Amino acid sequence: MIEMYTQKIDGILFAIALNQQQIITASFGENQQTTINNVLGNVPFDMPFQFFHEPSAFAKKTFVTLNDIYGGKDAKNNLALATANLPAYTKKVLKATSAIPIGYVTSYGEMAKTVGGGPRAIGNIMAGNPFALIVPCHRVVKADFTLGGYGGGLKVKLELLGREKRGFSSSREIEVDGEKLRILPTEYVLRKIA
DNA sequence: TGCAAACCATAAC
DNA sequence: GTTATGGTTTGCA
Repeated sequence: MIEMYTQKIDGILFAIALNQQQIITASFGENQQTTINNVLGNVPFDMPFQFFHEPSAFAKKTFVTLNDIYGGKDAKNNLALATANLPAYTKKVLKATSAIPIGYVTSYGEMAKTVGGGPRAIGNIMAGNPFALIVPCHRVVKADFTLGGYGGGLKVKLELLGREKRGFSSSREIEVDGEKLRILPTEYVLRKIA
């Protein structure tokens, strides 16, 4: 049985689907319509599910983390994600995305260089990210530091990045699965937009 | 700047 | 199997 929960915090609605141990999908938005739809769309078609009003402990913890990330806090989350039935390449991309620390961004192209494949394939996977906020797909932008797209709307993507700036001034490299990924200060994006 | 072509894993037929 | 689809990138005028 899949458990679904919603919670409204500061005017924004978070929705999640959980099994006992893992997060199946998470979404957020300003209205029920899109938020709930997103969650439903990512729940396996043949699985029974039920909405719950009172959040379980796991659900509470998840909501707190979501709200922290949304608020630009460096929420160290070790939430268990249900990635098992996702395609291998998708898993790889989501994992690399999760490795981007707060205060930095990278581009679709850089990600492609790191995990293989092409920039557009990366974009496709970001667009379908089942774990909104938890996998920080908002930290992936275009090579010229314009925003690219965002499921939750470009305005939100920009707001998130605005809260995440940490004053870093130069690019650096991190390692994911033994491959190098080039990351750049969030400021580069903010400056470009301004 | 702006446009066209190359790019590449997925999902949908 | 094949085709269509992008949250892209690059090159060239």
